[in-house]
Amino acid sequence: MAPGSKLPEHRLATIFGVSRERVRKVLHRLVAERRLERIPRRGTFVPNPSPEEIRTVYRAHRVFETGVLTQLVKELNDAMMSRIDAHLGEEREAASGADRAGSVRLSGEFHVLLVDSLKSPELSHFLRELLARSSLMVSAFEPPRLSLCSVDEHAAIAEALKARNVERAIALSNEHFTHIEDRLAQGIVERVERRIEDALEPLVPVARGSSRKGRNQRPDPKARN
Amino acid sequence: MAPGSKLPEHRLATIFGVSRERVRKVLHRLVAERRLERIPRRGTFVPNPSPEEIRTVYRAHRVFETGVLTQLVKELNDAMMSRIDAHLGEEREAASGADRAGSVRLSGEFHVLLVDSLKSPELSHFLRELLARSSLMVSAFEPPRLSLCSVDEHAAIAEALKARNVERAIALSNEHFTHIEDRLAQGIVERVERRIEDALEPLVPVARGSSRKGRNQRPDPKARN
DNA sequence: GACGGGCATACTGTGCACATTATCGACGCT
DNA sequence: AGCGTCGATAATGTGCACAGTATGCCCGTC
Repeated sequence: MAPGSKLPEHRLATIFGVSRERVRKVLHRLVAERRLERIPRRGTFVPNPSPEEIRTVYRAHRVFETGVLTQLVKELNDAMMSRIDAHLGEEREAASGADRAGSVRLSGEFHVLLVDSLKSPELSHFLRELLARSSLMVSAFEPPRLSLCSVDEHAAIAEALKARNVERAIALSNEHFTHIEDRLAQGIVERVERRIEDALEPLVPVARGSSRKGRNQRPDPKARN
Repeated sequence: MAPGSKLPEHRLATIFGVSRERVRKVLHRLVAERRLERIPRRGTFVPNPSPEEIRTVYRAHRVFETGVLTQLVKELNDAMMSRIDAHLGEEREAASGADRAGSVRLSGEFHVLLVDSLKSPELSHFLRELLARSSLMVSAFEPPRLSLCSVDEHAAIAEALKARNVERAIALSNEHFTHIEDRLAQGIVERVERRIEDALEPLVPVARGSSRKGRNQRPDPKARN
């Protein structure tokens, strides 16, 4: 689903074979979780993350995991450590098997595993919402090249944790999220470049495109769903 | 509103003079924010926080603010510091004026001020949800005595921040939330004692009370708003 | 007297229909 | 020919009514 595309309630209802009210409720929930955007009297749209939003989301990731790691080194035990090691094994396996979807999923679940071990449903819930947003950004803007290469970074964080080195764990975690953020930023500029290229392809001036009202419009009306 | 009391949609609709659907939507939003609890086919209830939930909520506060403070010392500037000082002034004024409601509000907004200065809507939103839950717990279980006495603790955290002493700021913050948590725990035992007292008042054995299914029932059917 | 089953009641869940409003194409004017 | 305005259309917002279900009371039975 392309960012910016509209999600008409009635169309979704007919597609999924459920009533419009049901669709409506789900849409409202997703909006409450910040996974969709809603403009009154206009409809719901899949968000088109701005570079600024990407910055704030990954900033949230960094700040949040800083707190998690600080607390985690205080109460890390062998059981948690072995769970983390097992997870890293799964991640490596998925990465070596070129299982991109599973790799992305496991990559997020690494951080879920960390926060879950703190046994606070509130913290876990927040990370899951944050992860849902950042995952959407990744799927929208991540360059198609396979190299996620975050398993090693996860392993490094785990090593620092095992060594009870808080500062290093935090530093590695912050770098880790910054890496992802930078890749997304790069993906955005590449996408913009492709867009400009496509726009110049038919040698039509950008007049029609620039005459639009400007903000948050759907870039391609026929790309919905 | 007493914890555990039921909130019938139709009754709220007639009370507020709006349609039931409107009430329904608000109730669903509050449930999504974890400010109300909802049992399918049963209704929505104001949550009756268990000691365990209080523990996890304040644990979340501690972990979260640990991350916030760690990041904050890196980018604290004079403007933020003066805002914090101004806020502490307001807190002191409200505390000295015996403005309990304003004092509680300002006490929460201190932490909001800290996280807001990080300029991440995601972090700010999470803290507000967390604060809504903990505030509910405070209003439900805080002993009636006036001494909130958290202004000094806030000031101490601010001092540690100003001195760029991360460890001390984190330690003070953790102690601060632990203090509140402990007061709530104490409030709960006092409430339980009062309940037992009330139950013993009419010299009726606790048979009926103990025969209930156990968890999360409304303690007083006629106390619903 | 206590326990279990049946019935009345109230509440929630859901689909439906109407009102409201934004969008977009066309027409007429300048 | 460009621009503003108007009308048709489609989608959203909302109230309403019916269906399904849990609850509490009451009665019968052991």
